[in-house]
Formats: sequence, structure tokens, C-alpha cells
Amino acid sequence: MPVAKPERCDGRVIAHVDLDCFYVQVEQRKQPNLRGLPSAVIQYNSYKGGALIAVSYEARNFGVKRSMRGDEAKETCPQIQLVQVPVARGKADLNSYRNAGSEVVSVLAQKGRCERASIDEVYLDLTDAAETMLMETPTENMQDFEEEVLKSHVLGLESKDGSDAKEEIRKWLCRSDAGYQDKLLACGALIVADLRMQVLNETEFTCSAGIAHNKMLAKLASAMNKPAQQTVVPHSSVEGLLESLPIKKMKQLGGKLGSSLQSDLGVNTVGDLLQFSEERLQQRYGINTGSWLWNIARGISGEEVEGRLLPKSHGSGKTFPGPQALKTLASVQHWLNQLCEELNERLHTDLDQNKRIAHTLTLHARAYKTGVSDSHRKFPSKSCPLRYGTRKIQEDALILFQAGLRDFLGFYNCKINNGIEHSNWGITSLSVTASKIVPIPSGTHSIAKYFGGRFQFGSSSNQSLDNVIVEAAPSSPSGSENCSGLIPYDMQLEYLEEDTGIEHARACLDQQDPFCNLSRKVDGLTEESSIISPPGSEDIMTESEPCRDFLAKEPMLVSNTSRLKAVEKKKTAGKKLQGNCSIVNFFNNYRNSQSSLEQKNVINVHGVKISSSLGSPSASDSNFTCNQVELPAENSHEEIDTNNSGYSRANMPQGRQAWSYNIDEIDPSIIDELPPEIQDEFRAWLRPYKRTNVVKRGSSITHYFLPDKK
DNA sequence: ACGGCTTCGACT
DNA sequence: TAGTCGAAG
Repeated sequence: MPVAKPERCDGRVIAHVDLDCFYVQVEQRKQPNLRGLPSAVIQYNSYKGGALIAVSYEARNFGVKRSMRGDEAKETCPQIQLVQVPVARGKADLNSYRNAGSEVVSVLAQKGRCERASIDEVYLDLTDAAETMLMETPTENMQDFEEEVLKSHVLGLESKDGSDAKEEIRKWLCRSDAGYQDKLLACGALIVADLRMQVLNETEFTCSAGIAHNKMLAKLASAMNKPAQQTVVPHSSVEGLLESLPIKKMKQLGGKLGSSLQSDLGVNTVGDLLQFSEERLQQRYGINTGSWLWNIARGISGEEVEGRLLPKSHGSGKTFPGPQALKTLASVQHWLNQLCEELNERLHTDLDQNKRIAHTLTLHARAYKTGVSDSHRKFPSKSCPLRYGTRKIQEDALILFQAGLRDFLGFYNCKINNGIEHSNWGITSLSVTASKIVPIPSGTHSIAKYFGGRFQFGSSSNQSLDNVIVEAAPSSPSGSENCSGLIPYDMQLEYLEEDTGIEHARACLDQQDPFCNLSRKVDGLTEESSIISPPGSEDIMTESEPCRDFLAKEPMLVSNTSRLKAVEKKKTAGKKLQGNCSIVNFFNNYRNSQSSLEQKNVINVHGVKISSSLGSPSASDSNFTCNQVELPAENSHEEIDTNNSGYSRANMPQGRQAWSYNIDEIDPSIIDELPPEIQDEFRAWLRPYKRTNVVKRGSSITHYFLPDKK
């Protein structure tokens, strides 16, 4: 007998899966002798034994908590095993955890739409799979349940004295009088139990899960029975669950908003929210938040599970608390370099593995100014188009930092006194972030074929982008082969012409070596430095008067102005290209990221020159850039304001002429050639009128739901 | 004067 | 758009 399928969106089956004390598990997998022991992962051993960032459940039983220091943990639980988080470049290196998280995702993503919510959490939309299962096998006919699913917890299911818990679960799972939605949830529980076992088998990690009809409830449920267990929220138990749930336990209400609800409205549990009308909540918290609150009080959440398996940004940061605060430009540069190196490595991995390119570089910092009451003023974040290559990222990050510092110190305080004892500022945290990451439509095998099929994507690729993109030496035997074979000859000419101006600028830039004055600082010499405009900014000529004095002296400034001139030229050249058919633009883009993959390189992964033909490293610095052809994408950071008429729709990534092709003219079939994990992402990207996600929680969602608001 | 570090989303 | 802010884990 077919079961009617309600049109309601609360007929969904959503799971939230949460890896148990994930970092600990990753370390335990590396060192199996740690299994079963009270243990914790710490970082930085220096100060009070390091900071705990993950604690095993055994250790929790001894009262060890996250947010303890290592010393404290030892006192609380003397036998605790403390494992240090890997360190690279003087900072915590979370890559092994990220990779382990990816392993899990690839298992979990099989049965339905999967959203990677954090390094150790995912949401799954299992609605389709559950419906299919229910259609094929009505739950009341089910008999052989896996042990794992019988260990589920079902909210609201009373365990009577002396009754066999597993038997109760079994009965619940195949209750014939259950509503359709609960039957779907039962199927969800089966699927999730299966997935969790698969995760364990394939990755050795245990996880906990919540199964409910929306994300909010699934998330709540997954935390209720840990570790290595799962919890189902039947529809009938939602009201009771929320009624007594402390308001601060709800996602999004753990911070100020939750506090405000408590102090201003006297709301202590989610149930307490029920007495307020939607209008009242809107009036107090705004239209969106008000509606959202009204809904969650009723267990309503319309958030979709986004099909996203990959992070939207990569960041690398470090704090320098208290006495460690950075007081010199040289030390800032040192750490920026480390952070940028890591960032570059991760960008490169992303490119290799996922064929994605990031378009924006952002620098964040925290700073104080001594002797100023205003000293907690925030250091402004700055961003610019991202150019690939370690040294470029480092260079741009430093420029962004200086731009931020200029703003931070105030307009009139242009000159920085960088003497070690006299600096009046300190930096307490630094981070660099790469965002606006979009897939390369590399599916372009279709397009590649059109040009003769000499494209190879990805290549074998331990090659780093640095090697490949700019740092190739023209004097090396293969240097002259830069683009031939990759680009039709007439197109090459166009590119070369277009690049000439830039190239000249870069030659100037590199000959003067903007870093030489800074590298001197690293040796401990005192120096002074001017503050300059961020990359991509064109207001350099309108720099404040005091700054202008430095124009002549500062290599950085010179190189920047040179670049700007080059930009002007490039802009006009770019226009010529713009008018062409989209395939040319497309190609432009493709070439930016790919063509040089075939070049031989003279620099190894760490940026150390290993060329034998170029003499001493210092000499080669100015040498090898002289004749190089720098690819458009590498320079296009100056193009932040160039036209993007090629975009046919709103919401497309902007700021790069290289990316402006007509999406209408892309053969949709190329999507199939993308790595499966980014296909969805790319499809969404192509979707013409995809609404920006302005009102995620709020009135726009509200109409989607049914309940009467009276 | 610290829990570090990372990511995401909303708002303006 | 760029930049700020809040939140979570």
C-alpha cells in the first residue's frame, strides 16, 4: 500500500553527523597505543603546558575540560596523555585534521546531499534515500536490523523498567501505526547507522549523529548522546524537547542574542519564546531575526542542506598574545611570510585536488597602540585580488598590512617609527585568508579538444604553482616554450602584447627588490618605512603629503606606481579582448591557471632557487624576471576595477577580466568532467538567477511553512 | 593579558 | 564591494 507523500517540508530527513573529539581520534589513529586512554590534543607547550583543543571522552570522565591548560589537565588527571598538534612554520598545522575530515566526508556524501559544516561536522539530506527505502520496504516489514541501529536513542521513547532497550527501539522502528514522517525518520536512522559503521570501517573514526526533520533539530540531537551514538527526534517529541531546552543551547543563541533574550525578555528556555508574537519578536530583534526566533520556538527551520563538500575559504593565522606582540615591521613580515607560505600550500592543494582558484586575499590583524585610550581600536581588514605564488601573496599581504597599519595609526601618523624600543604599536594577531574560491571550468576538455587536445589538467603535480607560474626562467632551456603548443599562435601574440607593460613594471619591481630593505630589517637593523596603498588600489597618487616624501626613496612605492601605469595599458589591451567571443575569454582564463604547468621550473617548493644556469640567487632575482612572460591572471590583481561586462548575470565573481566569459556559452556538459565533489557547486554557480542568500532565517522562509500564526 | 585557530553568514 | 561583526566549534 503506497504511502502518501506529504508536500510539507517537515517531511524531510536530515542528519547531523559529528566526529567525536575529532583531533584526539586523528592522533589516536596515528598512535594506536593512545586508544582508550585519557588523552588530549594541545598546542604550544610553552605557556602553562599548552592549550587543550580536544579532549578524549576518557579524559572528560576525569573532569578534564577543553579550555584547560596542559598543566591543569595534568593536575586533574595525572595519567593523561597529551599530544601536541603538529607545528609547521612556527604555527599550528591543522592539515592532518582537515584531510581526515575529508576522508569522512567522502564516505558520508554517498547517500544524499552533504554539507561540510566544519572540520568535523556534516549535515546530510537523506530525504530521497529514506523515501526510496520506505517505498521498497515498509518499515513494518523490516526484520533484520543491524546492531548499530538498535543502539539508537529515540527521544520521547520511554524505557520501561527492566525492558530491553534494543527491543524497544526495534519496536519503534517498525511501528505500523507511525506517521509517515516518523517512518521516514526510522529509515533515516537505518541509513545513518549504516553510514556511521562505514565511516568506522573506512577511517577508524567514530561519530555521533542526530536524525530529525530539519537541521536545527538534527544538530541538537547529535549532541545528546555521545560518543559513537545516534539520536532520533520523532515529530511528537519536538515540543517537549524544546520546551525545557535552555535558550543558550540553541545554535546561534549561544552568544549575545541568547543573552539578550534572557535579560531583556526573560526567556530562559526555547519554550519560553512561544508566548511572544512574531510581531513582538520582530519589533525587538528585527524582521529577520524575529521571524527566525518565532519559527525555531516551534521547531521550524527551513534551512537547506547545501551541497558543499569543500571549504569556501582558506585562512592561516596566529596570535601573539601579551608580551609576544609584534613590535616591528620586520617581525610582522616574518610571520606574514610564514602564514602566506601555508596559505599558498593550501591553495595549491585545492587547485590540484579540486581544480579551484581563489580570487581574494584578505589580511586581518589585531593591534594596540600604546598610551592611547583608543587603543582597542580595531585594525581594519584589507583585501585585494589574489595573485598565485608564494612571493606574490607574501608581497601583497605585507602591502595590505601596511595599508591597514596606516589606517590604524591614523591619517597623520604616516611615518612609522620602527625602532624596536620606540614603536608605539603592537600586533597581537595576524591572519591571511583566501576567499571567493571558484572552480576552474576545466571540464574544458571539450574546449581543449577544440584546440587540438594538448591540455592536460592537474598534471602529476608535486609542482607548486610558484614554480610554474611566474618563476619560470626564460633563459632556461624550456623557458621559451612557455606557451607554445598551448595557445594558438595568434592568440599568443595578443597576450604577449598585452603583457608587455606589466612585464616592464615587474622587471623594475624585481630589480629594485622591494624586499631588500625589509630583509635588512630582519637582520635587526633599524629602519623606517613608508606606508603605501594596498595592491589594486589606484589612489597612490593622492597619497597624503607626508607620505609623498617617501615616493622617491621607497622601492615599494616606485614599483607600485610602475605597476599602476602598466595597469592603464593593460586595461585598454583587455578591452580589445573583451569584445571577442567568449571562448577566447574562457581560454584566457584557462591559460592563466594552466598553461605554465608544462614549464620547467627553477625554484623548488620552498622558493629556493635550484637553477644551475642562473648563478647566485641574488643575481637571478633580477635576472629571471626580465624577459619572462607573466600571465594575465598573475597580473590581473590590478584589474579590480576593470570592466566585467562579460558577466551575463548578477552575482558572478567579479574583479577579474580573466574570468569574464559568458556563462550562457559554456557547454553544460563540461560539468560532468569536473571532479564529482564540486559539480554541484559549479551547477549552482551557473544557475542564472540564483538569489543571493540575503534572508536566510527570516520572513522569506516563513511563507514556506504552514503553521498558522495567529 | 590570551583558549588558539578557522570558517561562515548577515549586515551595511 | 569591502569591511565589520557575531557565532560556533
